[in-house]
Amino acid sequence: MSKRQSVTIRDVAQKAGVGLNTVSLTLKDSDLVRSETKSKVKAAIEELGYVPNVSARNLRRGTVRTIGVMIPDIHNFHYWDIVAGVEDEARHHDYGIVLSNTNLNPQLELDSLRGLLERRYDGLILMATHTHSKETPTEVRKLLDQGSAIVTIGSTWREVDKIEPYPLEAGPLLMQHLYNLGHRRIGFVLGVAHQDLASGRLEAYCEFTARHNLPQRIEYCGPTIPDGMAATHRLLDDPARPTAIVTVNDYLAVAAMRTIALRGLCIPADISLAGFDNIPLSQYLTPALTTVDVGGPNRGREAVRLLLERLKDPKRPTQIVKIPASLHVRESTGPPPAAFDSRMQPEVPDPKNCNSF
Amino acid sequence: MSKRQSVTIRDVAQKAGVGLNTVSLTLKDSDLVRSETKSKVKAAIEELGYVPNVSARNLRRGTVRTIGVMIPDIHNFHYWDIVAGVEDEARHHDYGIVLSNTNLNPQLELDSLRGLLERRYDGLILMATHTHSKETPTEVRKLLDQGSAIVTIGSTWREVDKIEPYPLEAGPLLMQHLYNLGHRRIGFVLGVAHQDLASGRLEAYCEFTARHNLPQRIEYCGPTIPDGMAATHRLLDDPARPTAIVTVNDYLAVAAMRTIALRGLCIPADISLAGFDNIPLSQYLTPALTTVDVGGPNRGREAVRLLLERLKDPKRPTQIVKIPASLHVRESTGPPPAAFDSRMQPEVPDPKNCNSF
DNA sequence: TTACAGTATAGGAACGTTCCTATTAGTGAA
DNA sequence: TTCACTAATAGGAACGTTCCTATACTGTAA
Repeated sequence: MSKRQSVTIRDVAQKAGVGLNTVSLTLKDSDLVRSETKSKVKAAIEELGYVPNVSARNLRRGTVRTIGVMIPDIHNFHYWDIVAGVEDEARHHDYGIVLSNTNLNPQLELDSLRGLLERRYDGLILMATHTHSKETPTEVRKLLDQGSAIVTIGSTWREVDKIEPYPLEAGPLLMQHLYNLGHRRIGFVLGVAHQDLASGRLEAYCEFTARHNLPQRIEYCGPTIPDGMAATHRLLDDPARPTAIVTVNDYLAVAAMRTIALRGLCIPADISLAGFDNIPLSQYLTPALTTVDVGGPNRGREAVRLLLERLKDPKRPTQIVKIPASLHVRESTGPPPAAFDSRMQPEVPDPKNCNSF
Repeated sequence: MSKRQSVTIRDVAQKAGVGLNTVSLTLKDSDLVRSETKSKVKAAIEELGYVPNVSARNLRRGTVRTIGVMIPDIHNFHYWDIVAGVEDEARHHDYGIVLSNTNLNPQLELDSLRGLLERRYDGLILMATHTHSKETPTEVRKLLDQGSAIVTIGSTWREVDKIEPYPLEAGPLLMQHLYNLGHRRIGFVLGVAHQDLASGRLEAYCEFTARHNLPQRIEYCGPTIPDGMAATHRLLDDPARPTAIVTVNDYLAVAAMRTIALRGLCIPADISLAGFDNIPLSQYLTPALTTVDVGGPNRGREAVRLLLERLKDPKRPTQIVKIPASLHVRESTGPPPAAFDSRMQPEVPDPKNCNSF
């Protein structure tokens, strides 16, 4: 394909014997043009194989009909779930999406933000960043003040359009479920790239354990499966081994599940396991995972809606859209081992009874 | 953010007291400009907070430095693996990527192709389409003849740049592995949106079974987990139940694994299971999945390289890059049950012996 | 002094649209 | 016939770059 476009709107106009404007109006099916003229133009378009150049259009319009999506970790299934929602909703509004995987690298995040200034996309949906606090980071603040459209999913920033699970207490719901089953020693695997990232889920855990006077057992780790496995191993090594483990997301629950199996323990007979996100995979694991649904694709869809409204009216007050969260009890949680005694736990349980290899 | 850009290259030129060209040259760090002048310009850029407008640049340059990526199924982990590779390699060459999830919808695929003509992206990487045959579809053919840059991953089309696993016989390798373990009744779950889609893998199965005079047992199904589960159920219902199941990809192996567990069977004691792709998840499943690695992220990376070379030289002959495939034997495959007799198999095995719930 | 390279910079055309401002043709009323 | 008014279309400016060409400047040689 040559650098220069072979057939432009001028060629069409000439061929159809009309002005530029008439072609432009025909393209957007305006009723300022007589339908007779329109079909003449359309015939010319067809015959010449004319296709509008988006760069030119974008430049002139001052808008690119594209949404940037910043993903912190391309390996975590939950983010794809969100992206799927974004993609779907964006398409319905005739917007494209540009993906930006940052791996929580601050430089890549700044590059992403820059895309907004470069008019690479009209708005940006960002999921989580390396900077995490109640205060909106200055770079983002500056953009917002300039009128940029930014929607965040699961941030705690102030004065930003955002998507939030509702109730935030879906976390406590999960804790309550474990508590009702009889669990009193509940470990938490907090595997995120930045410690404050999952603060809501952590807070739910802390708040619940404090209120019910349960021991707190938090293992911090990175966001990868090996990280999660190491953290789980540490939890299982504890003399007062937890009877239930909660992971900060379903992705790491996979790590926990694998680790527990490698140790020859059974879920939920020996230990219960639960996560957050309800990624599509979780129901197909064996055992199927008990988890908290936070509305994956819906978060993406709502983020797009929020963004488009913001683009329409840059002056509107910031909005928070709450997505209902719900507990899905499946096979991975059950009552703690009846006669469990931390001082008497079998060091090497017989794998034959449980895992099949 | 207003429709008009607040500060343009003109403002910078004025502020720095230089011409437009000088600013433009400074931006690309050309050595045609005295370094003294450069720093003057850079100061002006800094002070005014100037950011170049990509649409204008794209229009003028006739190139958008963006690669379109067409994903057939956003839920299949393997494609994300590829996307991760594409994303990474593209970034290194300062290219962005635009994602297009088609769900194998023909209309959406055509839209994707159209993006090429609209100059939305300079080139397109496509993974699989609803049209699948040895012949390149006419729409694609037309684009290629016009000089469009298109790279395919895993297609069988002629005269297209493409990424291919090598040896194609990685499929036979897997079959050989099962055969060596003693399996003689090997079922195949072919869950793809279009029947011809995984023709290579299917052929490997057919060829091997024919050569060794083994019964062929293929279950066709759709590409989703429930589809895969249904297909697996059908295989397991067979009076002459296979002693090993191969799924067309690891994604559906998850479905098979779940189904086998639900039937109370053990992997690999009762039945062996293997897949293709070596998605990152597969090693963390329990049991860890035996699979054929086809170089996930590498396929993406190589596709980008191929695309960039094509863009540099539209006239070069079409290339095929072969990515080495390799068998990864893990826990999900083992010898068939020793005393297995299809007429005597237990209808309802005791789940206690195997799966933990 | 003039001519001549060679370098550094300036200025304007072009990219292909969209949008604004005419202009034309057609109609009806004065 | 003139004027006002509307409907339909034409034409050109503008969007913000990049790239090409022209010019100004410097130093050297005749």
